[in-house]
Parts: sequence; C-alpha cells; structure tokens
Amino acid sequence: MDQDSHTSGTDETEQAERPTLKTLAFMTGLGVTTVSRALKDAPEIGAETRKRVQLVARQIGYRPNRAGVRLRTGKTNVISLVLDTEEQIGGFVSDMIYGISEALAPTPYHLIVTPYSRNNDPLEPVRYIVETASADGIIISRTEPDDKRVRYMTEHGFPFATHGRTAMGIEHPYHDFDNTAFAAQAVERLAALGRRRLALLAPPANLSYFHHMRDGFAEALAEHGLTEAPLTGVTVDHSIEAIRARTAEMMRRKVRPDGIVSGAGAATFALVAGIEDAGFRLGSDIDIVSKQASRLLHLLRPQIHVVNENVRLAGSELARAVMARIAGKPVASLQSLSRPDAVEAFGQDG
Amino acid sequence: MDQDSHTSGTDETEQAERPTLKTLAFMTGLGVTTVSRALKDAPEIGAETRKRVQLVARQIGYRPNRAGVRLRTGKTNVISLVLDTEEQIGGFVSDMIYGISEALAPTPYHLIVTPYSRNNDPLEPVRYIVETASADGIIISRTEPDDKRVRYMTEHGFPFATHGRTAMGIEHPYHDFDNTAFAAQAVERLAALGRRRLALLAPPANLSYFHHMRDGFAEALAEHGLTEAPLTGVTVDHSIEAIRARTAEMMRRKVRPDGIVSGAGAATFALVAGIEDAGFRLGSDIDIVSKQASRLLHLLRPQIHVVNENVRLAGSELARAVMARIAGKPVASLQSLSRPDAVEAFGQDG
DNA sequence: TCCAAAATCTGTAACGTTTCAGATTTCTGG
DNA sequence: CCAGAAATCTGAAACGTTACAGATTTTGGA
Repeated sequence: MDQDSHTSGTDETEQAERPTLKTLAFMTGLGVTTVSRALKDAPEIGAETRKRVQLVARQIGYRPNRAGVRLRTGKTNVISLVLDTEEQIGGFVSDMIYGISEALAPTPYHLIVTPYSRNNDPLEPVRYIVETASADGIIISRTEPDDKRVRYMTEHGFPFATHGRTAMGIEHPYHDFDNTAFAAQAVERLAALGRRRLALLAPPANLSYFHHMRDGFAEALAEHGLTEAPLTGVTVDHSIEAIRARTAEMMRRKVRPDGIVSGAGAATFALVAGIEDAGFRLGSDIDIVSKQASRLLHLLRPQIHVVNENVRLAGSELARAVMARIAGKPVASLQSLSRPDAVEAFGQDG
Repeated sequence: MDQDSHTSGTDETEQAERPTLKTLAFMTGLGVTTVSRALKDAPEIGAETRKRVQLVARQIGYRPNRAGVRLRTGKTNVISLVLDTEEQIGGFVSDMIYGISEALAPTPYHLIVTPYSRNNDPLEPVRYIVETASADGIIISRTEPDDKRVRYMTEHGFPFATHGRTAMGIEHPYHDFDNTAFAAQAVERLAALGRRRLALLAPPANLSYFHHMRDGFAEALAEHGLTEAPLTGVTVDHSIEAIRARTAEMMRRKVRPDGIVSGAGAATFALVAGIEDAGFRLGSDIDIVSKQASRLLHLLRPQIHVVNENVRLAGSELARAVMARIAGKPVASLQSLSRPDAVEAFGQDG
C-alpha cells in the first residue's frame, strides 16, 4: 500500500507543501495512476472512486503541476500572441489582449506575449515558438496576402489563428474586420454628403487589409461616379508628423479631395491636423469617415464620421479559434468576418 | 525544403527530433551530467571539454527544455504582468508591455499576462501565481498605499515590482512617475498663466498616486495663493461620458475653475468636451495642463499644456527590477522615480 | 616510483505527470 | 462452483533537467 512511508516527506509540520498526485494517492489510499485517471474522468474508474478523488482534490486545492504535464505530454497550455513592438500610437493591442484574456479565463490556457521588432524577420518569433514547442497555439496579426508565417505554421502542422486573412490558397483560422465593406460604406456616406473627390489613407501595402480596403474604396468610387485624389507616400502606420505634413501638402494643391476615408483612428488625428494646417475646415470644406478602435474621434471633432472596430471581440474570437484548432476542430468553422456597423455621425458643430 | 510529407508521427528520416542533453552527450561521447555542467560554465569542467560541448550545442541549435528545467528546479523563467481588464480608453497597457518585452528580450524570461476583473479581488491572480509557482516574479500596477498584494508577496518572499509606490513600511522594488512634481508643475504653469481657481481631475482615491498628485496639487496651490474648485464624484478612471457631464455641470456653476490639472490623457478628452459643452473656450476662459501617455492631446486642442509620461520606460524599469530581485539584488537599488519633463505647450490657436 | 590530492568526469535519483502493460477483483453464464 | 470476461485498479517507465555522491584520471610532491 503505502510505499513512500520512509522517503523524502519530512513535512510533518503544518507547512503545506503543494499537493501532488502522490499526496492525493496517499490521502485516498489509491494508486497515483488511479488518481490521475479519476481526475480526468477516465472510463475505467469506478463512479464512487471518481467522486471521492475529485472531492478530496477540491478540498485540498489540488492543481496539476504544469511543468509535469508539459514534460510528459508536450502540452504547454499556452497561447502565444506574437506582436511587433514598434511604437503604435493609439494602438489597439491592449484591447486585443483583453479580448484574448477574456476567452482564455475559463480555460487552463495562459497568454504569453512574444514580441518582435518590425525591422527583424517576423518569422523569427514564430519559428522559435514552433521549434521549442513553447506554446500550443499562436495568434498573429499584420497578416500579409502571401504570409511566410502562415505557410511555415501550416507546413509544420502548428495550430494558429490570424488577425486578417491571407490569399495563398491555404485555409486557416482567422478573424477579420470587413475592411472592404467599411471602405464602401465610407465612400457611400461621403457621396451622400455630396463629396466628389476622395482620398484614402490606407494601411501599408504589404498587409492584407490594404487590399481589402482599397478594393472596397475603388469599387464604391466607381459605383458612385466619384474620383480619387491620391494620398501617396503615407499609410496609417506612419508617424503623426509624417501624415500631418503629407496631408497639408495634399490639401494645398489645386486639385484636392473634398472627402477622406481613414483606416485608423490615430491617423485621423494627424489627418485633421494636416487639413487645418492648410486652412480648411472639417464639415464644410471636407469630410472624413474614419475607422476607430477607441472612441475618441468624436471628441476631437464632432464632424468626423466614424465606424467602430471592436478589437476586443477580435481578440476573443481569435483565442477561441486557436483553442478550437488545437482541439482538432475543422478549419472551416473557425473563420469569421466582422461586419462593420453603420457609419456614425455626431453633429455638424461643436 | 522537405516537409514531412507523410502523416503526422513516424518520422523515420532526417526530420530532426529536438536535441536534448542526451543527444549532446551521445554526440560528444560525454555523460549527460558533464554536458549539463559544461553548458553552464561549471568550474569542474575542463576548458577544452567546455568549449567542445558548447560548440556542438550551438551547431545543432540545442535549447534547454523549459519544462524539464522547471520541473527539476522550480524556476519558470516567466515574469507575470498582472493587470485589470476593465475597459481603459487610451490605456497605456500596450506601452507597458512593449517596455517589459524590451527588457526581457535578451534574457531567457518570457512575459505572461495574467488578467483580473476590477470587480473581483485583485489579490486573487497574485495568489494563484504564488501558490502554483507559475512565475518567478510579478509586476503589478494600480498600487494602493496599503496594498494587500504587496503584503502577501512580501510575506511569501515572492519577487515582485510595483508600478507605483506604497506606504505601509514595506520596502519593495517599484517604479513610479513623480505625480507630486507633475501636479506642482501643472499648478505653477497655470499660476503663471494668471489662473486663480483650479480643479484637479485626480485618480481614484484608493490608488497611491491619487495621494501623490493631490499633495502636489494642494501644496502648489497654497504656495501660489490659489484656490481650489473641487471636481468631485469623478476620477480619471470614469467613463468619458461621466467626466464630460460632470465637467459641464461644474463649468455651468457660478463659481467655476479657470484652470484644470488632469491626471490622464483620455480623461482630458472628456474634460475638453465638457468645457465646450458649457460654452467655454480653452485658452481664453480656462487652461488645462494634462499628463498624457500617448502624444495626441496637442492635436485635440493645441492650447492644452501637456506633460508626457513614458510608460514604455516604466515597463522596462519594472522588468529589470523584478529580474534583479529574483537574482537576489537588494531592494534599495531597485526603486526608481521618474521625474516629469517640463510642461509643453503648442500654441494659443489652431 | 608511489600516494594523496586535485581535477575531471559519471551514473543514479529525483521533480510530477501520463502511458503501458499488467494485476486484482467482481460479475456472468453455464 | 468455475472459467472467462468485464470492471477496477496498479507499479514501473519515461519525458529533460539538475543535484548528489562517487568514480576515474591526472598531477605533483617526496
């Protein structure tokens, strides 16, 4: 029965060592194997034994040792969020993390944040995680149409989900905001306001959602018979100063836009500044429809038309998707697209 | 590249299993103990052997199995950032995470994010980590003068660092922004602008930095012979709407402030809205000096006077502090206070 | 040349978990 | 009442690492 009578356990006092399966086995008089199985509802354990073990486990607050499980099974119970750590003003990263945490909370999964610098190889952190098996699943963002990371993880059969879609003939879990619909709605609103010549402040051209947004923009432009005022050389990822300067420059030209679609909230701050630098007024000379993750734009200028992107939701969707993928669910059911709400407006005057 | 074409398991060919100490021992012809020691520069290993082992290890890309180390030694190589996940608009959490990541990057430490809801017990996640030994160190924020978590971790001898100081006679590592100095500088600026009656939009009263900020505010007020216009019932943590409404209310009273000190950037958005709701103008009727983590306020209204708080820096300081604490460095050297830069102004008119 | 001390190296035993291959007990039908 | 099947239970081994207690070799002093 009790083999370990003489061994190491010099814990005769009250100082409770953390209970292990052995502790539980001793307390219940069962073997450690039985205890292990009873706790995970294995079929070959008697109903009463199972209940008894689980009761005791709950009583003494048993929690499986993660290192033990991980060493034995290779399962880490970790989801890794891989993100680039360049300064992103008004970044939505916190919302994403909150969303992921929310989904992970009722599970045994922990969230680990793996950073990389945007000028390094984005594949590097992913490769590290896969090679060292330091997580069960990965969430990535800044997805590209032909994404090395997606290819790598797919080839290695490693579970993951992407924030944003790809276009490389690989089916994989993702969550995305429908930026095509957003851009189309934005153009439509501007058209309804009587605007004729529109500019688009787009994401960087290497990212998938650049194409989505641009497609929606271009198509709606055509549909409403509007023309484009190209806003080149600058993207939502550029610095406030760069966008501001470039916008002012554009506005000072003879042929300037009377409407702008902006892909990001922080960038819109810079847009507005640039417009006003050039001496124009929002709402009268020009209108802006902007996407935003945090609800501050209407406080900047109530004339801005906004579409809210729920990044927190994206986070929990992504977390759920990776976990489902880890559990072996088919990919097809793990792809979701978030349709934008209608464009909101707050008033013509402060 | 040759991907493991046939199904998941049974890779009989070149598909390299991850190397372990055993692999290394076999390759070098040494014992596994010797290899283990050679890799960590133990003194009883011959110089040549050491070099040889390290060379081979580097060649085949050996990386210690974290689960193995953790199970054997109890060392997790994990730092846990504990944070509350309530919606915090314009939250600085991303910056903090970037800062921590930066400091952790050249070390074997990983960052794990442990969330809790503000309405639950903040001690709960801390206790979980300590009890399950799931990290080597903890970073907490929203520090209170008499902080349960600090007491708990100290009593359990668990390494940690706090964002913000405490006042309970316990010495512990911290990093803090000097909010007393900030408030004093802010008041001074407002006094210099000829303002006489000032309001303070403060942090929640339970947090340490509420007291720091309020002390600096009150003292400077006295020093410059100014009076306070109390802005009660609302803190920087309240919703935009709440702050906005409360501010408008205050401004509509007969006795209203002609200057406001604001403890947070997002809250200042609401302040400005409230002021303008009531029909007053920034720069002429009233001035604001605000702290901000992200540099957007001057785009909201160039009249706002700002002091920047570098949260990214705070993050790396905190990370360095916990790691040093884990390494056994004395607490005294791990306390740092960040002095605010001078108040910045951007102009009197848009 | 020899012996002890120093310098190197090594096997075994854990850490806590799950899996494998039985062992034991209970049940069933004849 | 028994053989065999079913139902329960079990110890040993293994995952990769480090600590302990030796084992072996080399060195150096006499």
